Amino acid sequence: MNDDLVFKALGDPTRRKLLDLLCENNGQTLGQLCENLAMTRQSATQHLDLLVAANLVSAVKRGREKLHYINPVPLYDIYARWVRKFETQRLGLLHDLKTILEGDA
Amino acid sequence: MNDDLVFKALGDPTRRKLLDLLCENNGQTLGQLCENLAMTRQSATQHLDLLVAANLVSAVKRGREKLHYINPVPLYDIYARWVRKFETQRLGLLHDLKTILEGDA
DNA sequence: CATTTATGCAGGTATTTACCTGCATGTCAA
DNA sequence: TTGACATGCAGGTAAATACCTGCATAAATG
Repeated sequence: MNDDLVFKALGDPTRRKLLDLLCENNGQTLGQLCENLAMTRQSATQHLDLLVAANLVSAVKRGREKLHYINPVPLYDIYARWVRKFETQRLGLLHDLKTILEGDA
Repeated sequence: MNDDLVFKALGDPTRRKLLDLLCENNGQTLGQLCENLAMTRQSATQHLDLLVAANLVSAVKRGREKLHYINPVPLYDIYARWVRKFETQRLGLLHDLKTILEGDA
């Protein structure tokens, strides 16, 4: 997994919306996804390409259509390798913050 | 919390490195953080400003120094409101993927 | 007070990004 | 085969981004 591709992909509201749309209804075509976005099909394609590059979405051709499926694994990896790292120190970090903000340091 | 600010902040490797540095040693000054970055102090400041705007870091002035502290809460929120959403559907989504990639659909 | 040190602020530039238009390709169905 | 439909591909532009240099300010130190 490429951390940077995943974070970059998640760093845009349109792409997060695409993931939301696929979460509601997995396996949608490009056309279906575009109906819920205020942009051209070509722009949406570029966003989807980034999601595919980050391995957050897999695309499969079926006839003249292209179906899109979420891959939840990179999201879990982000959590496991990144969020949890801070999570384990959460109480300590929060204590630091509270202390310094109260001017006790 | 502003989802977009947090995701945007995390979408840059320099800013993730800043969080890592603070995770190793919380409460560092701007100067200390810069020693571990291959860029000018001014550039690092801009990155830190984004982290502060996203509420991922809190900065406190102490004399002529400025101390930086991690705030782990937005990261946890990202997990709670976003990663977990897909997590609950993970097995189903993975099944979709496997099925379609095997050409059974 | 003068000097050093830590940071703030005001710009300027090159790259990346997010969008677009226009045209080409491939598939289905009459 | 022909027309309609779904997508691919090749650019072009405006805005955002990530850097930088140069100078200003404020605090500690002699």
